[in-house]
Amino acid sequence: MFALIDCNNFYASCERLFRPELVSQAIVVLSNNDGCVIARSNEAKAIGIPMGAAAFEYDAIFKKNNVYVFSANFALYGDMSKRVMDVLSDFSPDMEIYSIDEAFLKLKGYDRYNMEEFGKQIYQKVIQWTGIPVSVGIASTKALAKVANRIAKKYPQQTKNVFVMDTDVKRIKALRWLKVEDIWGIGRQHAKKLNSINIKTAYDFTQVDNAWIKKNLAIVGLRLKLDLMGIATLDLEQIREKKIIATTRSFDINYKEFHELEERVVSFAVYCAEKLRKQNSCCNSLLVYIHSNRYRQDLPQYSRSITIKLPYPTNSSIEISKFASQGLKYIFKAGYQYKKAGVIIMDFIPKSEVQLTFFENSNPRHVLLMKAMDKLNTNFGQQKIKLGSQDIKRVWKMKQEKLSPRYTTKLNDIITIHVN
DNA sequence: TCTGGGGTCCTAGGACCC
DNA sequence: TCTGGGGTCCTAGGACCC
Repeated sequence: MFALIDCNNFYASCERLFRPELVSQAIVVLSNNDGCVIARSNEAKAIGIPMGAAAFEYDAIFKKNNVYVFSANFALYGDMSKRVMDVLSDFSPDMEIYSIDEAFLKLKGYDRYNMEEFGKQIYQKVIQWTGIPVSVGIASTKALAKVANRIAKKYPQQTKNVFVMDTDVKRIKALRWLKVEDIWGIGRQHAKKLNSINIKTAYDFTQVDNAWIKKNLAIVGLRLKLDLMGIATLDLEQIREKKIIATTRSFDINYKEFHELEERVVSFAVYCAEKLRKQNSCCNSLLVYIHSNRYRQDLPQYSRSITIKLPYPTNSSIEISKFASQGLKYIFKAGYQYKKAGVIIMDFIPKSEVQLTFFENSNPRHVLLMKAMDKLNTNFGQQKIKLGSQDIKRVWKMKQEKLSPRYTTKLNDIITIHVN
């Protein structure tokens, strides 16, 4: 059996933790730059605020309904996530952290356990130790555990936040209930295709001909079908090193000048390089892209990317940002207003396996320099030491008008309790 | 005025090899 | 008139996830 534990409205629940007066209030959390809604409490969902809603378009609705609005506080969410995962790891030696708010547990050798009870223990311990409410779905495959979890979340009263799908009768009933577009792994395009051949429910999907699925949804779709039939084809994924590392941002204003964009791109490259050094790798290529504001159809649009093969593998901020800047020079076109840019690094090899090339190699002195930079930035705050081509005077800031304190990760932000 | 960010996997098709 | 066959590797683009 597999269990899927998913935190309920995770970011909204985190914001509530140290603000108990917000329990049962409508809460939304906004994306970077306070752009759009990325999390909603149940009360906010009930008002009809959709996922991804543009914040400025919903301002009036927020006000009218007394919705509490928060800027994304990833320091808080990341730390709370770690705590939840710590608790979950007690329940099985085989765990996959699937996302910031979800984990699969593999329950091998748990035959004698009462799964219903086991699920309730998980719920109980997580809420008691972290304050975060979760839903637990237990079934014979990962895809079915996802379905079970959805039922637990949808019917918290009846299920008491735990749903165990342990018979075929329950499986079929659940699949008949689940709309095809709500299946894990079926997105908008696939749902459209399936609807076009009159497939409406997850159960219908399990009846579709294998060849059709393979042709239209590829091998991934076929695995999914089998998993939903109770034939386990998806196993826990091991933690691996990342295959790409990206830093991309939308800007609060439109940039017109090359040097403005260059500063951003260099900084993005520096962030990427930092993350790369943390996983002890070097990269062999990078991609730079720029984009005008796609929502402003009244303005001329331009977007372009370039992939650069590096002459040698490196994880030096100086070198990576130099190549990123060269790439930008190549794709930049004057006369447009740029709203977004990004740097993505890829083709990693472990630092220890870097082969020297005949003609040009990463500057060996950078290794020590980067080590010193990383150490200083770790001890004295991120971005204390920057490259000269980065923004030195002005700390580039994104819009975060409703940021909550970093209750659990910053000493000054710890709550004060008054005891009478 | 204002619309997120960071990932994974798969496939088709082109370039190349002998 | 007429032009092979069997591969591998790489990349761009599309689909999905949270």
